[in-house]
Amino acid sequence: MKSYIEPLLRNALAQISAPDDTEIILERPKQADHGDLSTSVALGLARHLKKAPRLIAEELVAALAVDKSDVSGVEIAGPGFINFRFTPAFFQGRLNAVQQKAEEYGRTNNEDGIKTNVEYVSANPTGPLHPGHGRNAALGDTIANILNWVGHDVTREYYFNNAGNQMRNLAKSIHARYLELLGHDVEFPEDGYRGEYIYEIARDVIENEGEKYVEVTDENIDAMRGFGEQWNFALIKKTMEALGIHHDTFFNETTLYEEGKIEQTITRLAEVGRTYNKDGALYLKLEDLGRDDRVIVKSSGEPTYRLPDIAYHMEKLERGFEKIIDVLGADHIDAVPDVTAAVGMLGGEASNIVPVIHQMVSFVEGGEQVKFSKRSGKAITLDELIEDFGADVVRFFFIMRGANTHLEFDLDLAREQSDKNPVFYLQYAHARISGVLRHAESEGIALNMGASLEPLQADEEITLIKQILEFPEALERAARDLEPQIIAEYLRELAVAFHKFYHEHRIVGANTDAERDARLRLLAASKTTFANGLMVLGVDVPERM
RNA sequence: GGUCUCGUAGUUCAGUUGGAUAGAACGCAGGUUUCCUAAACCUGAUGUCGCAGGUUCGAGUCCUGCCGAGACCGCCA
Repeated sequence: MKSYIEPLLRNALAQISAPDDTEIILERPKQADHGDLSTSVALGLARHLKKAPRLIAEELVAALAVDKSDVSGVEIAGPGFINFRFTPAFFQGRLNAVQQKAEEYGRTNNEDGIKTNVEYVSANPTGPLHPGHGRNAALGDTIANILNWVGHDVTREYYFNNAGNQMRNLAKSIHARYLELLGHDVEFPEDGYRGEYIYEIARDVIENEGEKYVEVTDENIDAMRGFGEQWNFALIKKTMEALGIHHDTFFNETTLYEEGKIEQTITRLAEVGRTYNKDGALYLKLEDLGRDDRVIVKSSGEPTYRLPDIAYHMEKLERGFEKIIDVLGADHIDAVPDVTAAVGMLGGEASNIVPVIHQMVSFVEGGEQVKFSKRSGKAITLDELIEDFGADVVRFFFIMRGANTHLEFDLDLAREQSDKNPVFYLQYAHARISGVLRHAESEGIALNMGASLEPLQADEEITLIKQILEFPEALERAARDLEPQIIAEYLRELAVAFHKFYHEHRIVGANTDAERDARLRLLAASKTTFANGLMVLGVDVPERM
């Protein structure tokens, strides 16, 4: 609809000598009796043209070259809105195009070929993924899907560090449990990982390697680090697999050291005069940007996490990515400006780095908040969440709210009322359609793609078609805002439109064959749209429920 | 003390780069099926859009201040 009206409007604007860069905002009015599409351009131009908005609207409408067979009405309303109404024939024609595209329907190529890197999950292999990682995983993967659908060439990346303090801690913890299981008297590290899984890793080591690591030496502890990394990564990948998540690249922070990128970053930052030494540590100068200077190399000689972060982002730019998306929890919010600032200092295009910050998830059970902590030991893992609710529910719950709001995940609600779950509502619509199509087939009625769509005239039918036609726009909006929730909301509206149509109209038992065949085609187009939308969200597309 | 995010119905949340009479789900009260999937549909009640100013033809949306909730602010990541 928008793509149809916009050029016409642009043309009309030129005729009444409005500025070329006039912004055209077209939107679907909230009120149905305001038409199918509405624009407020006349209101916006009022000041510039020094004319009453209604007068401008009248001139615009007069200059508008609309085809009567497509547009049934153009009205000026209120303070100067222009409302458009389309004919059923227009919608029917558009529906034809949907069906030709089939499983490609919704894909656009406005941003074709943009090389984009989406980094998400990126948990260090210190333990199983916890539920909080779930939001990051679901958001990142869905954003990657959305960008792919609008034409980006997407690489899904997982960044990890298997050499830092956290991993040293893990190694010590495993070693302590290892000794404990072998009957030695040991003191558990104070800030060690107390989860049950540490015992499992230690048991594995005993089973496979025996007692050869009992001595407390750096080598033995280091060996534990390796076992832990392997064990944890196997588990993490299994969890992501369960959510349907696959990364293209696992990027180990260590390679930045091995390839000299860390040294290079230090050197180059020094060259542009952005570092200084103080108390034996190397600082990054940020004060002129209104931020505190930060240590990037400790007096011990070890870099802080900010340095590899900077090097890593430079490295991504060097790999040729035009857009770099980091999906991060709100706890990382403070580091982002430092990293982008440093990238800018090094001549990188900082504006190509787009952080998607999501707020934390709180879990509620029995009306009480449940706190998850890897160290407390009493932690529910993401795996358990998936087992309890299924991957579809977990994925959907994590993306059905805006990324930037605090998400409350009610465990009781998700568990007890799973049949009222919003994701089932969408899946049910698809399953219902599949059921009807199966029924039609069993009655010997084939879907006739050549059938005329003209019988589709009822309100419920037109509303459903309109909703189907908005899918590409929903994807574009979701891509622009990097907000999966827009797709979830879109599909919910599509489901409402479908269920209302279904409730009001018989398909197989329609009054005439022409009506029946047209509705079957509408059904097929609905099915395509649901299937494609659910695929974008990464949830199952069930043929029956 | 500083930075960031959020505050919309009883609850959880939408609200499309500022637009017309602020929506949905859950919950609550009632109704719809001899008929293609009732995991559905329909009807009803519910609002100081945190508070106060400002910007303008117009503000839930933008700006400022205040209040409240959360995250961060380390030579941890």
